[in-house]
Formats: sequence, C-alpha cells, structure tokens
Amino acid sequence: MPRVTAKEKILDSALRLFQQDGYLSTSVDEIIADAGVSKGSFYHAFKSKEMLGIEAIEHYLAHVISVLRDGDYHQGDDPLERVIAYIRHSESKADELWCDGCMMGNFTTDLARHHPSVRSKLKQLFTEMESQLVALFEPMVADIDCCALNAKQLARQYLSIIQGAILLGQAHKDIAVTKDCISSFRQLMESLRPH
Amino acid sequence: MPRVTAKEKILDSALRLFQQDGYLSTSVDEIIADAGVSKGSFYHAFKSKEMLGIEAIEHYLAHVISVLRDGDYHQGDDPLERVIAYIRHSESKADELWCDGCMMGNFTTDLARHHPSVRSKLKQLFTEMESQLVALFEPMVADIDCCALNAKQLARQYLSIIQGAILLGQAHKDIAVTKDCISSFRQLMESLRPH
DNA sequence: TTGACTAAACCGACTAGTCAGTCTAAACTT
DNA sequence: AAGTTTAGACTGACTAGTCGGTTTAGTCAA
Repeated sequence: MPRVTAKEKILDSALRLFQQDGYLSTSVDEIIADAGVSKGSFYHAFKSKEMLGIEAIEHYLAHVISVLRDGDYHQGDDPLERVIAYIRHSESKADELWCDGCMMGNFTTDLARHHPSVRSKLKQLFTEMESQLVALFEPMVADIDCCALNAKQLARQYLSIIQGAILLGQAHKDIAVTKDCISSFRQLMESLRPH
Repeated sequence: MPRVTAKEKILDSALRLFQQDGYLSTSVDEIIADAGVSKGSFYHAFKSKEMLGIEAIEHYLAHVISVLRDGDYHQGDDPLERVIAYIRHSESKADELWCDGCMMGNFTTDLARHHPSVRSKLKQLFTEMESQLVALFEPMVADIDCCALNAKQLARQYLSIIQGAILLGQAHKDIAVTKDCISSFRQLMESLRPH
C-alpha cells in the first residue's frame, strides 16, 4: 500500500478544484489529471462523481469548522462579548475561507435540485452548523433581556448572512463586500451592549 | 413578422428553465424544444447562450422588482413602518418568487467565475437593487437616531439576508426556512420601534 | 427582394462511466 | 525458505452520449 493512496490524492484535488470552479464545472478528467491518477483508480475509490461530491463537502465543512473554532474568543466571561469576538474572528478568516466562495453554498446551487442525496447531506451539514451557532448565541440571549430574536433565529440569521455575504462577494468579485456584510451584523450585535 | 417572435419565445422558455434547473443544467436544445423554435432561430436571435443568459437575468430582475414594488407599503407616513411593511410584503411574495431559488444568486454561482461579462452584469444589477433599498432605508435611518447601521449597510445586509435565506431554503427544500430568515430580519427592524 | 424563420445534418470537444487486464504485497502452503 | 494464491489498488483505452455552435438548403410573408 502506497503512503498516499489514490483516494486521498483524488479528495485533495477535488476539494481544491470544486472550491475553485464549482462541482458542475469540474470534470472527473480534470480531477484525475490534477491528482495524477487514472480513471480506473477514480471509480475504484468512488462509486460516482456524486459520491465524491458528498465526501468532499463533508471534508470541506470539517475544515471550515476547525478554522472558525481556532480563535481566542472562548475565554471571555460575557456571552455577548464572546459572540462579538467570534464574528470578528470569522471576518478575519474570510479571505482564507471564502475568497473563492463557499463550497456549501455552491454545492447547494449546483446540486440541490437534481441530486437529492447531496441535498440531503447539505441540509444535514447546515443543520449541524446551525446547532453550533445556537450554542454560541444561547448564553447571550439568556443574558440580554431586550434581544428581539431567540438563539435559533439568531443562528439561522447569521448563517444566511454569511451565505448571502459570500454570494455578494462573488458577484462583486470583492471579498471586502463579504466582510462588510459580516461586519454590519457584528455592529448590530455590538449595539446590544448595555450602556 | 409573427405576433410572437422566436426571440420572445426563447426568452420566455429560458427564464422558466433557467429558474427551474439553473444555467449550466439547461441546454440550448432543451430551450429551443420548449420554445418550439429551431436551432437556427436561436443563433439568429442570440449571439450565444451566454448572451441569452445576460438578457434573461435582466428580464428576471425587472420582474422581481416589479413584483416587490406592487405592494401597498408606500402610503405609510412612518419610514420605519414603511420598511416593515416592505419586508412583510417580500415575505408574502417569497413562494411566488423564490420557491425555486433566485436566478441572480444561481447565476452568480454558476457563471461569475468563468463568464466575466455575466459577472459584471450581475454586479451591476445587484448594485441597482441595493440603490433601491438604500432609498427605502434612508428615511428610516434619518428618523431613528439609535440605529446601529447606516442606510447603505442596512440595504446590503438585507440583500445578503435575502440571498442567504433563499439558499438555505434550497438546501432544506423548504421555502418556510427562507421566510423565517426574512421574518427574523423584520423582527429586528420592529424592535427599533419607539416604546 | 429582404429578413425572420425552419429543419436537420454536422462538427470537434467534452462528458461520466466501464472494463479487461496488470501490478504488488501480504497470506498461505509445501 | 521457496513457491503459490489471492485481494485489491491501479491502469488507460474505450463507450455511448451530450455540449455549444455552425452550416446548408429552403420556406414564407411583407
């Protein structure tokens, strides 16, 4: 068994190419050329391009989550300040994570319609992401009495802002647009500070 | 000249098919079959599929704007109440407009990368949409002193929420998710009411 | 006559997916 | 230790079909 299996090389290339060009615009031939493996290896490692897509999106989200988790916003005592620090951390990682768009959003547009199993996986992963955000917002909502939304609403709102912000950034070809949108939401949270 | 030109029939079919299946998953052959015109007519009326895409997205946005404008939220005296009524109106039109996603967002994901001219058009149309929203939020911001964001930030924030909300709705295959996101933003605005 | 249009053949490039067969390394037998 | 078997990683030519776009020959109404 080689040190790096064909499957690992394929996944590695696929993550990069899917992120760069999207699922529909990336052919299996491109992937195997980039990975330096044969067509046969591909279909030995994956049942279909669709199954590779599902594995890729799982890896992608795991990576995003790990990057977003590696901030120093955990220590703060104040739940609101922790939320603000988390958003600020997301802003600072935007270039690295989303300058070529978000694979979750792109896959939703590319595949949700005609590939039910991928759509189902995307729903699951978005729900997972949402749960993590609920855990972030929950203490804040409990701490602040005048907040208009509950934790679940805030989590979903933030998720949709992130996705919308990335999309607008793509349309403008300017990651600053993405960061501005996220920053505005942070300002909204900051306005909840007691004064 | 026939009463309905081939070009009109093509645009009509393209709008429906692009909205349903996306740009990349809709072939020229499908479009001409649906429109009941020949391939020759297609390339007589449009220089390329890409040019059809650009015309289609212009028509789409014009349609969305006209639907969103046809509300009765214009009369109100209070700028904030006008904003709230506008958002409520958008919510009520969500099924009709966005149950199959938003063509602006889908085109951004499908084409922004590899079709610079389409991307440029999308940027222009998003900017146009943003300007209209600025005009909506401007009086509200002037009226309320404690708002954390200026009109441009609010407009962009709302735009990104709409796009993100539609995307999440697609992933969940549930337009209610889309409406919930928009509704949450409305609640945020409602919390700005003086009390 | 002109311009919108039809019908269908055609093009080369590209698509996802298949298949018979090769190679290697470990397991088993003698 | 030497020879045999076997699993599965891997190969790359191949299939059948689709893609956007072109071309040709001809229709039809104003």
